[in-house]
Amino acid sequence: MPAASDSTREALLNAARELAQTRGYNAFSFRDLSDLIGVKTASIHYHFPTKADLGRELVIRYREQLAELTRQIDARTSDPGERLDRFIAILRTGLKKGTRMCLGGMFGAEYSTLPGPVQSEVRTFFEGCESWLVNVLAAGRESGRFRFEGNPEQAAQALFASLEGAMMTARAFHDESRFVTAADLATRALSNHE
Amino acid sequence: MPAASDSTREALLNAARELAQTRGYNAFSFRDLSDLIGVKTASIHYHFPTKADLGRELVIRYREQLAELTRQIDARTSDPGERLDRFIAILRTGLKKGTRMCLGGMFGAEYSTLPGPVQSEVRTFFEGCESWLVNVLAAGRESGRFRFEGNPEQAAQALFASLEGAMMTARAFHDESRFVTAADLATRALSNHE
DNA sequence: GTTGGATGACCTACTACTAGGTAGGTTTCT
DNA sequence: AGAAACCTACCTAGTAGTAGGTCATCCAAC
Repeated sequence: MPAASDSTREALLNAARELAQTRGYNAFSFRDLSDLIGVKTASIHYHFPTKADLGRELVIRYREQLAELTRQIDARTSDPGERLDRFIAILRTGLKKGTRMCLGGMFGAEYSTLPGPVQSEVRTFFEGCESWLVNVLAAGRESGRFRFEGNPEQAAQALFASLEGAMMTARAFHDESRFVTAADLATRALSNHE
Repeated sequence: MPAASDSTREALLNAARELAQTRGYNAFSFRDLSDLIGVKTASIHYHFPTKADLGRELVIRYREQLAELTRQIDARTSDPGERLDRFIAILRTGLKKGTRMCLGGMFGAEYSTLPGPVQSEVRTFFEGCESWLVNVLAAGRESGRFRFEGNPEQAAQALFASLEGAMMTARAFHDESRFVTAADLATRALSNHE
């Protein structure tokens, strides 16, 4: 019921997510959250016993939000090309005009310094994205929309890595168009031209 | 004369580079270096007044080493396809079997928290890699070896982002083959099939 | 009167960085 | 040649500040 508490928890998660996407896990502190939300650092430990707990929930939420969005894509269209386009549009939105990175890409870079439970959620995030892309790519190849060599698993891994890399460079150069054109070229590279 | 000092400085740079490629700039400390090299943290400041100075030199060195290697590629072969293959092989070697990331990718993710002077070196690193790739791709399209839409600059940016992303995921999954197959697919996507 | 939520005060460990000193070698001056 | 001056490379011992985390306490709502 505690609408106040629930909203505090929610506010903490939202602020932490932004900090994590801009600065990374290692470069934001409970004090940062305290300043941002206006709650003492000791109180943060009430909602999240440890920073690892917070980090873990951050990734889980991020993953589930993206899963929900892909479900909406699946419901809206069955065309593989359009599905991929919409997926890319979602990632682009997350960049916030080149001011943020994907949480997965950020935590992927910080991977070796993350607490174990956070690491495994990060891997699950990647695997989830890739498995959705596997279906899209496999269906697209079947329908003649896509063309690529190797199995769909490898193509999905390569595609997702490309998109993550493009989000990273877009943020570093503060230039969203770097992501847009890279995603565009990746999509065309998969397309069947004949 | 300063054979001892020069080797200490060298040892610090090598250790710092490994730490930076595995843990990142924000996640290694002068104490880590102290423990690794066996010199007190205060003495590290003798060689590098601030951590930013160390970080800056790290990126400059990394960039110059890669520039030297691309020069060797250019001297050895003029075939665009082979040049790209060799470039990819250099990046693969740097992964150390999936235990390290590219320094550029790591610092790219940490970008917003890096000291200004380090940031600008990181950008220069990216621009250097991309401009070398621009030449390779442009020559390859000219010769009929490569085929891609848009200008070579965009293609080079997208390709390099793909490779960086693939290095990131390869490290997270401790699986070098993720990079190898992704690089392979990226190369094939650029190839002219007819 | 118990419980959910927040607090102040505190702790330990660590961060980059600095002040001042020193052993040993080289350079310079006489 | 010998003394004075200087330099390199490192040290001990410290600075102020920050990290995540603990604990007893408080207060309002049911």
